[in-house]
Amino acid sequence: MSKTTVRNRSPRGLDRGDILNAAFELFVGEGESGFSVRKVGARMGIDPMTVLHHFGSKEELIRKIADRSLAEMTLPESSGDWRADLLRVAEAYRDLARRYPRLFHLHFRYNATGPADHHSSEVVYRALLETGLPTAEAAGLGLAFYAFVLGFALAETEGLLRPVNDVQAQELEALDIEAYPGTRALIPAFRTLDSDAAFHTAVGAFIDGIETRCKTLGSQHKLLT
Amino acid sequence: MSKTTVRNRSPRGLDRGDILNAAFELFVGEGESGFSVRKVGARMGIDPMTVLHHFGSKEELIRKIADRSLAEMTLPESSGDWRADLLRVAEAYRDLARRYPRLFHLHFRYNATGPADHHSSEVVYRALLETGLPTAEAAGLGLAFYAFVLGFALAETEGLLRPVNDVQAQELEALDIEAYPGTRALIPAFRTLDSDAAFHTAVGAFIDGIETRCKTLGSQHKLLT
DNA sequence: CATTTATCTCCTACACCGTAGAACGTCAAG
DNA sequence: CTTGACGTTCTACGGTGTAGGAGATAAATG
Repeated sequence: MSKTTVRNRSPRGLDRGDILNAAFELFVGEGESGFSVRKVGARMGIDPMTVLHHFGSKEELIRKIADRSLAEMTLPESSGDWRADLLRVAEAYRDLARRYPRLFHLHFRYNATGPADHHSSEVVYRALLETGLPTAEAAGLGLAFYAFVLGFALAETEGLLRPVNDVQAQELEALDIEAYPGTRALIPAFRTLDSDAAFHTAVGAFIDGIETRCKTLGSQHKLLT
Repeated sequence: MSKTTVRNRSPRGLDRGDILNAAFELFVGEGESGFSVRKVGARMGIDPMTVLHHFGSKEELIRKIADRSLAEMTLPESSGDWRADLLRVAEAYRDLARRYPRLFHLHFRYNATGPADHHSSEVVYRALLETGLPTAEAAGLGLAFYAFVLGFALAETEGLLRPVNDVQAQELEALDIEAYPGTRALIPAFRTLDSDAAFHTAVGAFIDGIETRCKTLGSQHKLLT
C-alpha cells in the first residue's frame, strides 16, 4: 500500500514548508518582478532545481504562495446579520491586500480559476441567500461582490485611492475646465481623499443596493401572488 | 529653433507607431508572459535594440500598449442622466476587457498611478456630482466605482464569472454540507451563471446604493436646516 | 542482513530574456 | 564639405526557467 512514499523529513532536513516560507518572503519583499526560483534557492542555500522538484514549476510555486497568504486571512463566521457579514468579508480582503500589497494581484489570477477559498465565499453566499433573493441572483451578486472587493483592494494597493499630491493636482488643474468640469471640481476632494471612508461608503452603497433589489423583487412577488 | 530634430521618416521607413502596433498585436495574442522585446523585433524584422531605442525600456513599451488599448475605447459623453452615464462607462470598460482579455490587467497597474484616461473618469465624476452628494463622497465613490468596474471586468476575463463545468461542480458537491450550505445551495445557479445578468444586477445595485445614500444625506440635511 | 526501489539533491546545459555600450550609416544643418 | 545628431545594428553580460541525468540517501523488500 505504499505506492507513494512521502518522507516527512528529507535527507538534508529540508521541508517543503520551509522552502515555501522563503519563497513567500521573497515574493512579499521583492514583488513578482524580483521573484525568481534561483533567488529562492540562494536564500535557502540549496540548488534551484531542488525548489522546482518540490513545486513542479515556478507557476505552481507562485500559486502556493497565493494560497499561503489566503490561509493567513482571518475570516469571520456567518453571524445571521447578512449586511455585517458582507462588510466583514470585504474588510478581511482589504486587510490582506494592505498586509501584502505586492502579492494581492495573485488572488485575481488564481482565485478566478475556481473558488479556492471556499470559506470566505461561503460567508458571502450564505449572506446573499439570507436576503431571500432567488438563487440565480444570489450567485451572480455574490461573485460580483467578490470582484468588487478584490477590485477595490487591488486598486488601493496600486495607489488609485491615495490622495493626489501637488504634482498630480497641477496636472488636473491643467485640464480644460470646459471639458472636465467634474474632475476640476473634485480636485480638493482628491487631495484630502480618505480611502477608509471611500471603502466604507462604497461597500455600504453596494449593500444598500442589494437591499433595494430585495425589496423590488419582494413587491413584485407580492403582486404576482 | 531646431534644437530637437525629430524625423518623421526614419532611414528604413520605420515608424514608432508601426512598432507599437506590432508590439500591441503580440501582447494581445500571446499575453504578457509570451511578450518579449526580441519577439517584437523579430516580427518587424529589426533588431530588438531598435525597439528599445524608441521606447526606452520594455516597461515603457508595455505602458504605451496599455495606453493604446484605452484609446480604442469609445466612451459616451455625459447625458444628464447620471445613472445611465455610470452604466455606460461600466459597459465601455467591460467591452474593452472582453476585446483584449490578455491586456486588461494592465489598466489596473497603470491607470492606478494617476487617472490617465481623464475622459471616462470625467463622465463618472460629473455623474456623481449630479447626484448632489458632497464632493468628498463624490470623489471617493467615483474612484470606488472605477475600482469596482475594473474589478468586475478583470474577474470576468480571468474566468471568475464563467459557468462552472462538471468537474468544478463535483468539487463543490464534495464540500461538507454542514460547513458550506450556502455554496452547496448555489451550485445549480453557478452552472447556469449568466455573466451579463450578473453584471447588470451588480452595477444596478451599486447605482441604487448611491441613490439611497443621496436620499439619506438629503433627509439629514433637511433635519439640520 | 543485502538488495532493490523511490525519493531527494545537485550539476550541467540550453534557449531565452532585457539591455548597456560601442560601432556604423545616414541624413539635415552650418 | 564638414559637423553633429540621430537611427540602426552588433556584441556581450548577467540573468531567467527548466529539461535531463547523475549521485546520494532513506525506506521497502527479499
